Amino acid sequence: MNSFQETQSDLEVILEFLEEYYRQHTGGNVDKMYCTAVEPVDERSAPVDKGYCEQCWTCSEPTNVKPALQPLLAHDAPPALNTTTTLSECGSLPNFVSTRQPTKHTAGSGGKVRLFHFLFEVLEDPNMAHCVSWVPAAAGVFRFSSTNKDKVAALWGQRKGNKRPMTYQKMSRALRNYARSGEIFKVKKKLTYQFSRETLMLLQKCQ
DNA sequence: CCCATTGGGATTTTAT
DNA sequence: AATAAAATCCCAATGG
Repeated sequence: MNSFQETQSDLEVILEFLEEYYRQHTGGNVDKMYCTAVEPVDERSAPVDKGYCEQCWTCSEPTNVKPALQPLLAHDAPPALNTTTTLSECGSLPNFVSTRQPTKHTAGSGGKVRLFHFLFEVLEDPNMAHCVSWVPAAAGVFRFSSTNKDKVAALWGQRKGNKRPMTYQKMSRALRNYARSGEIFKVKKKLTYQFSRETLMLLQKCQ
């Protein structure tokens, strides 16, 4: 019933192995290996439903259709926390505006923010490290804190202006939805997920 | 068995 | 007003 899932499991196992290996032997930054290793994972979504989501990004350039194939991920430091710029800003960047009109704000703060934008924001915030944080030596992989995961969720619900409080369970459902469109994948490890390369690059571009 | 996590169908909200 | 996409709600399944 799960032919591709098994494939993914295998990949995950390999990934975990590599993670351990490099952690022990180098303890350094070897993320590029990961990117290569992880690449085949998007087999599940790459064949068909790729490409339509490209321009849905608020901050992506319209003409820039296929920047991929870049051997190195434009990202070498997973625990990047030196950012001072707010992600929500990218919605109103002057140069990136294309067919889309990001100038629409529902509320005074932020306005239209997607869940993974928000997550990235939180991940970049050192003060939130006790809730979610990047897992070292793995590109785009992040893990929720078992005890504080609901705080992130609550914050998300608050940001959206939800009436009822958001919970981790519900938020994680949204995260699972992202797997369908290939924005974020679940990693076979407790409370950990991974941004796809494309998503990561896009997010970093607008931070 | 209990509890925390994960999966997914159904429904609602939001944006175009 | 209609449609599609994104997010939310809820409950079942899984695993430690």
